[in-house]
Amino acid sequence: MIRMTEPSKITGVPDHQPAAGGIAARARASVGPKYLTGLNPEQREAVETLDGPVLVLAGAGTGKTRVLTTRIAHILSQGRARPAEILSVTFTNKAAREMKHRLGQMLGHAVEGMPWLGTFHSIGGRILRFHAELAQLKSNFTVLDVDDQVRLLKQLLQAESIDDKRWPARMLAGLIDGWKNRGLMPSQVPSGEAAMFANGKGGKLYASYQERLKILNAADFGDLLLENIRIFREHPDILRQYQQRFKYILVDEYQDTNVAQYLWLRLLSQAPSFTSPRVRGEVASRSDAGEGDSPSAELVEAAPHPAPLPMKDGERERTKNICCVGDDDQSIYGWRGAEVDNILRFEHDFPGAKVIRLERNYRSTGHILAAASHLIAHNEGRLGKTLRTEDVEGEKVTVTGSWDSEEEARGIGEEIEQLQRQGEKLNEIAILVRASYQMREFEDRFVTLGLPYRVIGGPRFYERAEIRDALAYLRVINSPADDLAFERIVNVPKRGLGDATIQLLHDHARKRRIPLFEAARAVVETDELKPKARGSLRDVVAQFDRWRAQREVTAHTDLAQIVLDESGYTEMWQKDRSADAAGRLENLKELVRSMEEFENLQGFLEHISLVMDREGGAEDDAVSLMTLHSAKGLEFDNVFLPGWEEGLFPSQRTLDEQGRAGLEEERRLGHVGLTRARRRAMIYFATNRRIHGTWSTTIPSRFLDELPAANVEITESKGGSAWGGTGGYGASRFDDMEAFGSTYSTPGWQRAQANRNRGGGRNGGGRGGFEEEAATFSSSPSSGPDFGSFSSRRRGPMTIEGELVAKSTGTTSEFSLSDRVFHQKFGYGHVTKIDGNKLTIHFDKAGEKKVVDSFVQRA
DNA sequence: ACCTGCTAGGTTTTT
DNA sequence: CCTAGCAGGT
Repeated sequence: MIRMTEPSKITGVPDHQPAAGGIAARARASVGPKYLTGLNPEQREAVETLDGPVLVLAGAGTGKTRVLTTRIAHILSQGRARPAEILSVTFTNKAAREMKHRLGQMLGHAVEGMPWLGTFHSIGGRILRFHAELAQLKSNFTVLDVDDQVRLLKQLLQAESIDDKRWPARMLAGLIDGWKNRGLMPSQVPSGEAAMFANGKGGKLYASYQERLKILNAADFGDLLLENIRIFREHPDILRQYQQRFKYILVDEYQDTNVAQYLWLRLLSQAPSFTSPRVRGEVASRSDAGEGDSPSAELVEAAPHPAPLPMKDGERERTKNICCVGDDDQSIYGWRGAEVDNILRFEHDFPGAKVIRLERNYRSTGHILAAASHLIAHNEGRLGKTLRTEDVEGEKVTVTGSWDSEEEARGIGEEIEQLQRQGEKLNEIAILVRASYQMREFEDRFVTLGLPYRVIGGPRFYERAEIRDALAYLRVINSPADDLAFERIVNVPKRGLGDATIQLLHDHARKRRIPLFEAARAVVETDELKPKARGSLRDVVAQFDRWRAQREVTAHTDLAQIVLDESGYTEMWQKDRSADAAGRLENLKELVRSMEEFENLQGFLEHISLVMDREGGAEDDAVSLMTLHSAKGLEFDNVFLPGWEEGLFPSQRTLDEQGRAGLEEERRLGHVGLTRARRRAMIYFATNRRIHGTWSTTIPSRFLDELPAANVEITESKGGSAWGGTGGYGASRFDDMEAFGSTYSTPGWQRAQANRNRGGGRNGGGRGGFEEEAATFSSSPSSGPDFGSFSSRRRGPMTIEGELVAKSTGTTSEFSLSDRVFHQKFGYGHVTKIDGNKLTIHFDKAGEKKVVDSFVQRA
């Protein structure tokens, strides 16, 4: 269990001054403690500026993690704070682990004493457990994941007899999550929004959901922070306690923080003498100054105002030492509540802040960096950084057009094999896609090629059904009031306890206001159930009672094994003949094994939902396949970026929903993608892509137009000179592109360029060429022209997608069955099937192919 | 309790 | 087009 009082047993707290520490020594020259050596001047400044608020704008590959960890080392070795007095927050467990690891290398065992290094949620959860009673919880509360959340909401919707077809529980879960991300308690939700769901019942449902959570002794992810905020506000003494404790605050990925996280940080980072009233003042001024629709505005309006704490005379204002590290150009989570604004307004929010830019990139070659920088320069609303490298220019970024997505996958597959032949490690190759459905084509291709690959992302370990079932058993043992867990496993494995039984239990539980488990205990004493169900349920209750008794005398790992075996859960999967049963059993073993790291069941359960993440078998050499989002923070020698087409990337939906802000976020996504590459970045676009089953002709992404010509090379899908092609599809593919009429071939580019300069009437002309560097910098420092054409597009009746669809599928094909046709690549053939503009043609030589009608002519 | 057929919807994801 | 989730039947 975690103690409230901070342990002073921390080993290796360096209260000695390092050899060359001290201001004088630092001022003298670049001599210093050895952990400072090797830092560049900006990094060093970021490490050594300990007093006051600091914002470190750390571009991609500029040594952000190093700065954070070195800064902690510096604070410790300067004797400024003890490990337990440093609050260091990250977003992901992975990042937290990485920091712990690097700190461990730097400091040795001292890291064990960094109890406040973790994710926002794990730290928030930790604080909440200390003060659980103030949130009407017990300290062993359960953290619900999305699945539990949705099931709970479903029950609420049913109780309110709301049609969960029209108003899905998932949607409500999303709304509530959004409100919590913005720091809004049920009473603070703007009435307009609260009314949005289920004809005005949204707000009420949120409130009753919160009530239910308390009864279940449960909190969802959002509560871990929101309840902290509430406790801090309502109990200034508690807040002060934490403010005093945390001498230094470090925040990673600040650009990803949402409003709740911002408020949380803001509260904690105030000097102890200024407690919540001051914070609210700051927040209020922030929204006053800003736009009325600033998310924090309502919050201030609706926030309950406890009596301000009078400031004691003589208490001097202490500078708060908060250091936020982030990169506005890598903010890609706006859609889930991240407020880029937080980082953009840092200097305003933390007056007197020192802003340090890390612009020396140690990752990518010159061409890659130039391409990425030039692309991101099209964004307005950025703090502005210019990444530079001392690395070689390297290879240019390549842009390759393919006929369709299948060919794109084939081309990339061949390219990868080529790289492999050159001795590249597959582990150093990644394919970064915009949407996960793009992955499938690559998987198919790699399976046929026998190319090892791994998919990063996807369902987490603890989200797997078998893991959640196993956890549910343990949860019921740990917390008999955990109805959600009980309901989940009461009939898993099958025990003949169907809907009727569950309904009866629910009725009982509600009537007597007791948990389901207790209701079950009571019900088996009556004859309300059929003998079979009754006996079955009695066994379940008896089993849990036995397990709970055993808990006192059995190691938690053994107990888990016993539970899984005695419940018949293991057996259930052993008897299952489906293909993944073996894997599930393996996962269960892994779960039990992972419990060893924790002291007891309680400790395990506290952490499981927060810190358990899947670890891939990174040991094998394999190509990595993932979304651009999950690639953030990773790097590879070779990066493939397929699918750079309008509609897909930038995503049409984002554009429709978020407009200009959405476009900018998409562009940042592109920037993130490019900057993942150390030595080779290879962009692809396909001319045809199947969207929802129908083939559409696509146009290259506008982001391609925004790449600097000098750093980009247009290649063919295969056999470009750089890699000494082996022939094959390359040449003919290029022919297809020519047939299309305007492609990335140089003539096409020139044509499009000419069009565009003339005022570019038709949308098709948007398929331009690369910008010339000079032109961009002089004429449009912040992408004026691009937005001009973009907005005029949006003003018009047609979206990009819409127009294209209309153009290509709107009219029925002018071809009829068995027409004789000619195709540039495949030669002569006849039409065997017509599907809108998509023809299936049996070619004399090439066999059956699917082709878009505009690519063939009557023969 | 399981299976089958239908319909709706179809970015990104951590905790 | 494809698939996940649900209602309804057996």
